[in-house]
Amino acid sequence: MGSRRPEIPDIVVGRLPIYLRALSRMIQEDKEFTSSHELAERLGISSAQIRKDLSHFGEFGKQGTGYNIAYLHDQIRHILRVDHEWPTAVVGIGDLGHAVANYRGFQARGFRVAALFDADPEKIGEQVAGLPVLAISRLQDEVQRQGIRVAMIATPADQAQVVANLLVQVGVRAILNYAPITLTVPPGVYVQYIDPAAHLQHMTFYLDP
Amino acid sequence: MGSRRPEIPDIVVGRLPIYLRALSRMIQEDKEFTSSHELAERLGISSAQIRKDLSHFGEFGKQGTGYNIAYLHDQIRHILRVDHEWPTAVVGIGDLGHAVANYRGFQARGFRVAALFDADPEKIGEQVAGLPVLAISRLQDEVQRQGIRVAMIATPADQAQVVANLLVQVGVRAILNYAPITLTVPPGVYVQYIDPAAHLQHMTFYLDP
DNA sequence: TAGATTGTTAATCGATTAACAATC
DNA sequence: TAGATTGTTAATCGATTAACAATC
Repeated sequence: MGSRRPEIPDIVVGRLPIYLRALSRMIQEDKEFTSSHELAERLGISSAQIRKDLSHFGEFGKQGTGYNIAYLHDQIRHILRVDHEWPTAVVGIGDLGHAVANYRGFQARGFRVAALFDADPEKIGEQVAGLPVLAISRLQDEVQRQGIRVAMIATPADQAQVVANLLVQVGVRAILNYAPITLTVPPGVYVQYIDPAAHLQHMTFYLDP
Repeated sequence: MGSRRPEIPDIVVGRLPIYLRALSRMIQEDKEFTSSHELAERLGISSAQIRKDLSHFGEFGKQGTGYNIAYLHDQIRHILRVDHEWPTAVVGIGDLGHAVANYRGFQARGFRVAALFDADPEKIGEQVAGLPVLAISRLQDEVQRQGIRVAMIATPADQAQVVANLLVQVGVRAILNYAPITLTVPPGVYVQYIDPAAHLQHMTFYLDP
């Protein structure tokens, strides 16, 4: 992945949101300090890996006492660019798109659902999560008006690629794809996948039939 | 991960569902044969990796012609144990649980939502996706009655661990966790995570602020 | 046969871990 | 000070890739 900051392994970047999640939880628990060992135990990984990962970005701890949770939390939020809110578009407002638009988990973690689009004329104008569903023809206007650079695709699989092309064309650079298909995008555009059935299949491999 | 079939790297197992997904798509497209090169191009990985991954499980191709799509599809379905249907439980029937229960993507890939549970007395008896929401007190009965070994957790984060404990106790061995918290489970129990906000944060790292 | 593609080996590359000096 | 924990180095481990003989 990635051409910016090429010196940081992508796999390390992928763990930062997990660290952030654990730190948020510790803040909720009113804890003030933690250590790589405590984090490691909670996350089921090694303390050495946590220290090594963080060392790519700076020195955030103190020998003997560990990490100030609020401080490390702030630093990682900044590193991940989620110390300000990203307006995001959702394309495809079927059952899944509804759920994505209404999902409570985005707000506290740096994202706001800011525009909804669907190809079905029947759905245009419907209110979902407090927003009107717009026609795809409004995509360019609205994405540019709001400066949207992050989008989620919740269309059927056979429309996901054309939607992705459209999004890229109007300036979107990060796509979270809920459709069960691998997307092709130009360099400088990032794609991540949500595929619950794939995760389930990964686990059934280990179960007795 | 995993104690059964320890000789297969878990990262390889994790790619099989992706291969399966691509093969399903090719079947829909009425293609009959494919090659490691074609698959690689579609999936954005190397053809050597695909051949190496498959070689852990057997020989599925023919020199010169590649892979019979339907055959390879069947073989991987068998390897992943999704050549029969797994009844699954969903715990936590809020907005997210509703969406999970109604998700269309499970059926064709080896899973059937077979039981719904919630702790809120208000929700008990409500029909969701054609199933009644049951009280947590019914969990043991119902999971055992149906032989459920796969479950999805869609509760708030602070209840996910106790729900996981309960599920493990009644025989569940694979848990797909939608709550943004890392779960601790005994050996022989498998957990995968769905965290859309984490994926978005992974990508915003690469975007200009 | 000639061309294509597999399965596999060996080399390369990269990630994880263990260990420890530094230091709070 | 004594104990604890960091950040970092070097060693280990494992995954990916390149190359090719085998063969359809």
